[in-house]
Amino acid sequence: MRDTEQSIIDAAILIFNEDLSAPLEKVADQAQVTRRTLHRYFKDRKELMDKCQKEIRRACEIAITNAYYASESPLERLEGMFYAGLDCGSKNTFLHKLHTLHDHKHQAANEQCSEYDHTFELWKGNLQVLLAKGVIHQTMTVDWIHNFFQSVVVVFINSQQKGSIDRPAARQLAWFSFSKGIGI
Amino acid sequence: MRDTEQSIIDAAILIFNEDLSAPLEKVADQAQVTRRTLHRYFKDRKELMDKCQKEIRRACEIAITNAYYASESPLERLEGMFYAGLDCGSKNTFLHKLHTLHDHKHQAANEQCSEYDHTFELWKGNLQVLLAKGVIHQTMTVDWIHNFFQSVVVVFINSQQKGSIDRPAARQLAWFSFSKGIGI
DNA sequence: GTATTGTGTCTCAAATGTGTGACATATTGC
DNA sequence: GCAATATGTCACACATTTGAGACACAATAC
Repeated sequence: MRDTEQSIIDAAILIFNEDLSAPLEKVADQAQVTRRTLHRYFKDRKELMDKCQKEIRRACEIAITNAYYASESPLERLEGMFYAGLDCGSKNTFLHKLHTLHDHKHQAANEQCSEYDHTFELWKGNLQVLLAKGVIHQTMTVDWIHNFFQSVVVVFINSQQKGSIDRPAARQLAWFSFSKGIGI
Repeated sequence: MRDTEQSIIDAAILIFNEDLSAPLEKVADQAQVTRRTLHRYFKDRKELMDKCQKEIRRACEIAITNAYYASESPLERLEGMFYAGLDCGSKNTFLHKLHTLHDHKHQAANEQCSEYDHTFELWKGNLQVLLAKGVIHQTMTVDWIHNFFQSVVVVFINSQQKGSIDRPAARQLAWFSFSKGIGI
């Protein structure tokens, strides 16, 4: 009986990712609970949002960290972390989206922002290593690559939602597009 | 005095692209206009939305068509049309987003959908030619490439919003990531 | 079984968003 | 300057969303 909270968070991530101001009823529907129940777990919209961000960061950070330590070669690391990011799916892209809104002022002072930065520290660090080594095309910047990565995740998610390509094939395609797209 | 309507549409595209259910007040603010004025030009939210879609399709279709007829070589066409898409910016990605929402059922019967399909007919047709010729990597599908294209546009827009890379450089980067990413 | 806990239903008040009328003010074309 | 037009301000009714209380019912633990 007790993963209601989690299922609401998952639903919220799915819904908010597409429609930031969607009514909470939509989230409740997606989670197959009443709005009343949703409010029992989350005081208000803001609290739900915050819990979503926490959950996202938790999941992404674990996935990325595991992938990082699974290998010592920067290039293998890149691939592993890339797949980890894919597997985080909309969690990944939603977090990124929140921090790229046109009126969002990204600042290290803000706790949410600094935690966001921390989540992708290993990933960006590894990118820098590869850039320095010349493995990645020299015109690339870490920011560009990071945005590009997030975008490829979106493409992957879309392909899975439509169901036109099966998961392993889509993963391969995604890695192809990403790795070639940054000049590897 | 008379591009208020246009500026409201532009603002709406920007805002709705990030937040589909954003209150109209946000749109008005972005357009530097009162909500009252917004309502003088647009009966209600739906009418504004429809006008946005019309404007988007108009702009994208002109850009894509011009680019198509600017060359006879499929590969040159691809590059020209790619840049045209970049220049349409968020117009492009917003339209695409509306037709990839998880609860959106894409159907040719729907007028909006068929107009959407029409907008990218030349673009997708040209992709097919390149696929058939073997210029594009054979594991790619037209759908994947199209989604991938839209994603790269998002990356481009983000880079411009942050202002970290100047426009020509970003265009070049975008083309690099896109063309290599589909195996050219 | 009974007690406990989680959820649904119904209800309601407050807050927020929407659309419009009336009128004042600003801007434009002549 | 004057007339016409566009926009802003204020006020309002109405709709939707939000958050919570009261209580019933179902599931679970013991």
